[in-house]
Amino acid sequence: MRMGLPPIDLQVFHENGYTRRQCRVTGLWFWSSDPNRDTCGDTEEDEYTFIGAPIIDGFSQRGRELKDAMREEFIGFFEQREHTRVEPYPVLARWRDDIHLTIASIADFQPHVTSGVVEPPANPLAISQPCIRLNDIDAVGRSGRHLTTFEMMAHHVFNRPDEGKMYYWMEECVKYCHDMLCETFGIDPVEITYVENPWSGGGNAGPAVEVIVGGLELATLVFMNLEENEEGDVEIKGVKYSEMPLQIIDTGYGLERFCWAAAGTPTIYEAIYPESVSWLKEQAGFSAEMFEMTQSELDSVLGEMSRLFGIMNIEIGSDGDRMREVFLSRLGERGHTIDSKMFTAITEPLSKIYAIPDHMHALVNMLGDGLVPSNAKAGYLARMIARRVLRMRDDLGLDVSLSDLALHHLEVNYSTKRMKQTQEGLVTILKGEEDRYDEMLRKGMQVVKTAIKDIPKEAAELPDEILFTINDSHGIAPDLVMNIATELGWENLVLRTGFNAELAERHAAMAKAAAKTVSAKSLVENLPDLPATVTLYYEDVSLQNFEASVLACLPLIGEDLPDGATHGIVLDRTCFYPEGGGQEGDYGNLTCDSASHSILDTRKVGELVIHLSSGPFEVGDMVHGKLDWTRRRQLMDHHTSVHIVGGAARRLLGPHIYQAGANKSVESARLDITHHRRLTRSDLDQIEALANEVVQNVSRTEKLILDRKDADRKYGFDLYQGGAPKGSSIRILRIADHDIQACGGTHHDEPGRIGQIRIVRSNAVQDGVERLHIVAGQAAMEHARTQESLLRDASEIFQVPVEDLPTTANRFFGEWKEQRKRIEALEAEIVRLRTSGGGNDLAEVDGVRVVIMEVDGDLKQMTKMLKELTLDASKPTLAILGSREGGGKLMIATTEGTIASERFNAVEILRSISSHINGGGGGRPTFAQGGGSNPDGLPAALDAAKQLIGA
RNA sequence: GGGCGCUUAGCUCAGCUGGAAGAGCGCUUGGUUUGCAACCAAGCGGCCGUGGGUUCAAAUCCCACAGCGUCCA
Repeated sequence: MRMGLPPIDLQVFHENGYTRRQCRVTGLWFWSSDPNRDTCGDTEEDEYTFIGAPIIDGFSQRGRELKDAMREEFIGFFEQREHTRVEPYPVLARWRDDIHLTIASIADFQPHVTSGVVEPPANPLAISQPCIRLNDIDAVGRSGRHLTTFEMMAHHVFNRPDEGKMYYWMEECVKYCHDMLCETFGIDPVEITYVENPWSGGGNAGPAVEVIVGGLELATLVFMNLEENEEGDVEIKGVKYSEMPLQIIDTGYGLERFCWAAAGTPTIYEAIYPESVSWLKEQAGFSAEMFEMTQSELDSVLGEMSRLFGIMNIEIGSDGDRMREVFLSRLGERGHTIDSKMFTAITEPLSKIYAIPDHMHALVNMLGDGLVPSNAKAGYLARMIARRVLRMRDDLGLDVSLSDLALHHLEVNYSTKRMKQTQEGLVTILKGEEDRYDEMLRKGMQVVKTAIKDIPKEAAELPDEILFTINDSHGIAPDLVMNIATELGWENLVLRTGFNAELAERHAAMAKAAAKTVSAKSLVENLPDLPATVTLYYEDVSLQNFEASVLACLPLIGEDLPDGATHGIVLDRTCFYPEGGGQEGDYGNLTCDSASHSILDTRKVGELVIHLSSGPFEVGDMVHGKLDWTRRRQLMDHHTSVHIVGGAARRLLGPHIYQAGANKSVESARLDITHHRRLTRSDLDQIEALANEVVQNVSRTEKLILDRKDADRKYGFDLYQGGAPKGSSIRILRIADHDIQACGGTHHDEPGRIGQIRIVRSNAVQDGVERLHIVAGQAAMEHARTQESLLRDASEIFQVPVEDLPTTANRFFGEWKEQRKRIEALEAEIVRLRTSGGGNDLAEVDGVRVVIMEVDGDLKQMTKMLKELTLDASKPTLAILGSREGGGKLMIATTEGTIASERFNAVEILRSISSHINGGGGGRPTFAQGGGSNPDGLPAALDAAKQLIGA
């Protein structure tokens, strides 16, 4: 057993005069050629040395041009050394289902290349991969170096020593890095430290070297050669690892950091987004005069701040107040006396000016790849970024729209070459986002107003619950609530210190509680090791009968089974399609000499197809299988239709249309597509029309099996609409140029066999995702029949022809409303007549008019009668009404504010008499009502009332 | 995938410790005014999202569904 990893000791270090030592601050071991260096370079004591003094020579460009030049220099270096250039992948990691965004260059090759299943596109390779990471989004703009989106330049190697494929390892890797830094970029070797810092994550681990120059980490070189293994002989951080057959070099060089080191600007943002920063400063009126300084004074302060930023490790949740104090005192030591207020006045707007271009870059990256903003999943991340930008824009008081910002960004900072979305589409989507943001603010104002209306105006704090609820339910952040409340007149309100941190903690706790995963239940126990089932359904999709031998028969377990299914049958070959890719499993039956059983569903476990049978077979039985062809054919109709409809939607609505899910059953099919607004019936009609054109005009579908890396290269990642497939070869369905997708389902060879496609309706499954309900073939016919029968039934009820149904229904509804109104008016008239009469029901007790009578009507009518009787203050009245409706009702009221209400309590009277009708009730002292279940007791109840009050 | 919230007049929303459906804007009519804006008075306009349940009684409480919003994975 080895504890940890051995020291890294390379020829390249010795040749260049480097020696190994331990960092005084972090305790990490590092290599340096500077005899005086006793820190590793990335500590609280190491300032940035390149601010105002670039350590990379020869790059006078800024912004996009600087990035382009830097990227070319990097990739060119490796191209000259036998590396193949690989074009970057999208920032939306659609080939993976575990992450939404591409967070590193190695993510491009996970999981299939890194697990060894799929060959890399080239080996060794060099790439500059745009990445998005939102973990440190709060630090962006504040720290001077954090970005949400950046390019990770990298050279990757996938070695297979056991197969004799060893390209290069640590020695060569570090040498490449060192040569590039010193020769190509002209960095003084004394400035470079190589820090040994083992890496682990995601079940893998290995030695790693951090490359630090001028206080800035420029690159990390990871040598991934270990995988988690309980039997392993290497232990890192309490986890055991063993060496793995595939040994990967995973490097990461921060393109933007290289640019910054070459520019020497106060922050990274000025190096890569210079025009945007100055444009935004101008728009926001940010200038030295604001702070009563000269420009050079301000520049000097900002430069000093930047150098300090390098050692101020600004992370989420750090104590802002303490940080600020330390910061100000250090500034003071360097001759810049600034008070806390001035510091805030400078850094607050500046941090927003810096963050906006970064956020816009991330947003354009995401939307450019065809992402549609949403309230869930990856789309939510785009919305969150858009809203942060809008908020910062409002705080800065900028008079520009979100799409203005985007257009500026595209023009100045972006290379639109790689954009899949059109500029027009981008603008439309961003306008929609801004409208939605405005609406949220408008609603939020109302919500805040309602929530705090009972809080005293002089209150200093709001209850936590109010702030939590408003944030979580309405999207208004606590500090924005404070702004709104202050505007509304609650001027003493302040946000409790640390509240935002508590909010984040609360969310983290909630996420943790929700993180319990549901493990998939197995279908059978102890599945023996059998050869993969030979699948007959691809070769001939219309094959309905086959002969096979039984390899296994196992009792079925678990809950998710069809009624009557008892055994799982494994055959050597089958034409039964197992449930997968949204297509349901096949039904049918299996027969042998001694038995015949129904197959009630078909599923897949690993490489084995399991037939869910209504009874057992003997292992070794030769069986005849027969498919329920009507069902299969309908499933094929629906599955092929889904591809056709998806293609039609993409052609009509735009490149952002992506399949977010699909289901194909016998009755109908569902297709979820990403789109930024609700679809109208007219949209659906157009898609339906185009889909049916395809059905008629495309004579044959094309089915290909391609190697994964060829498929990726030839068709791109739009192939994986149905989710990321496993394995190295990929089955592809191509319907002319209309739709090309990776798909493991069964499809018609001739689209014409479908007959017709109808899009029945659509609904929103989440914001930004629309669900289309599709019927095709026979199901379309049946759907039409059902609809017609509904219409016939309805027209029979109204006794009108089907064509007249809408007008007739409209007329009936109108008349119903009119008549209801008339009834109400007539009831009111009856009330007037009943109550203005009097006679036997009238009595007088102590100067109070007493009315006791039995009436017809429900509580509503009785209420009106009581109103008539007791409203007139000049005639103090006690009214007791009873009705036999609904088990008996009683209502009692007195004229408010008169001797009637002083003398009598309606509730008490009600309580004492309601027993006669077996009931209860309640209300106010001047207005009580109740009911019971014995209408025949009503006269007795009224008599009891007369007795009680002495009438 | 999980949490929370909303759905009431044409529009924006109150009402939701169960007990007579409300406000503002808009609309109609009348008044005031040279006219407009404004103002005054009266009036019209509600399956209180749908379907169940609890209760003597539900806009109000409970459950399901639908539509919408929002926070977090």
